[in-house]
Amino acid sequence: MTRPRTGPRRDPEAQRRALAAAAELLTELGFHKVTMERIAERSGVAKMTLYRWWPNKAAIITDAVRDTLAPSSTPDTGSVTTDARTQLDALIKVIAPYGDASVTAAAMSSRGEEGRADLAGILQPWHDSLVTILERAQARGELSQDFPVTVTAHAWMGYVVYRVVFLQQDITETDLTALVTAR
Amino acid sequence: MTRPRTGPRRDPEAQRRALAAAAELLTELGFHKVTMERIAERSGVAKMTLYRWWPNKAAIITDAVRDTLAPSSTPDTGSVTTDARTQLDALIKVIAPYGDASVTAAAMSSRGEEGRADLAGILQPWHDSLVTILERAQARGELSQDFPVTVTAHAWMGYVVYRVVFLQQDITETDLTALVTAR
DNA sequence: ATGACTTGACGATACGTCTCGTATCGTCAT
DNA sequence: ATGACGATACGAGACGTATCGTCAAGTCAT
Repeated sequence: MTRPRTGPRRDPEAQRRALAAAAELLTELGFHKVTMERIAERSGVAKMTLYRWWPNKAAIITDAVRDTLAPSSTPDTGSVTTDARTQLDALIKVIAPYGDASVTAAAMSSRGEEGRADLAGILQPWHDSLVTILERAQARGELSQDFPVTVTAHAWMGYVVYRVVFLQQDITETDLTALVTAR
Repeated sequence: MTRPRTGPRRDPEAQRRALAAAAELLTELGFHKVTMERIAERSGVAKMTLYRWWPNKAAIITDAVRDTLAPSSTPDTGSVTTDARTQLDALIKVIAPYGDASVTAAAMSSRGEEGRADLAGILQPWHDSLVTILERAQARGELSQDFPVTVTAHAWMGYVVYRVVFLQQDITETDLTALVTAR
């Protein structure tokens, strides 16, 4: 009955190609013009196979952008304004090409649908990174103990997301400096 | 050849019913489950007639929420923290039921798509209102002349939009107070 | 004034298209 | 022999278009 395990295994190379194709198409076309058929065509992976690995379109898109959207590290120069500006600058550069995808992924989450948690999850590391920067500044006395760390981190995240993703505006260095200086 | 103008006029009552139905369905179902057919059914206006008045779904949704989402006035108590908190509180209450619709509308506006719902346009009056509050404070000397008005207004807007629409979180009074106080 | 006429907005309905997601089947490497 | 893969057909839902008959609102002739 239970023969050990024979037959072919799933092909990780196909998965890699599918994710690469999804990420490419995403920056080229934007979320809503990326279709499962186009991903299949570009990657050479059959559409059916895509659905064998990911339950729906939101899932494969999320997987495709997760790596690219993760912060690489948290700067620690000893100056909160420098660190914050550096990190926010990195965030802007990273999400700008995917702004459309991010907001659309969020959109797919409407009313208890799954997918929203994905966006929050993807941006969470950036929020955490900003919190770390602020808490280090608190620890070394650069900020007071009752400084509103979480609110400030949310405001910074919100500023970037609002302008880049919602308003689709560029953010100048001057703006960014004013943002992290105005405390 | 050119007879002045005869025949029936467009029915503003039908338009009113269509917009009301769209707004209702939006809060009940969220953007992506509102269909033109459902709006037609609920309002008693034929789908074809909807397309005679609005070019696409985004347009009718935008029209439907524009009024509800507009700020009624700009508070002016003489205290920038009070005014800002009041106004941001009003913004939160207004967009919370439409959070889903807003983010979806934003999604539709990306990549020069035609089905573009003008989210930026709808939120602009709120931004302007915050700018007014800050400039009044500057005028009466409560804020310095080089205070970054626009950046602050964007950060406040971003904070609300990010938490309410993206993360779908509630915002406490404490958070709001910390936001407008931390300057 | 009155009654026939013309215009065009509306409702109903059938389509065409696109895309998601499912079902089925033969092939072929392990 | 197993089962992952590619190819293909298919069903469902939604957007947006096309077409047609109806009917009310004005217009014009008498």
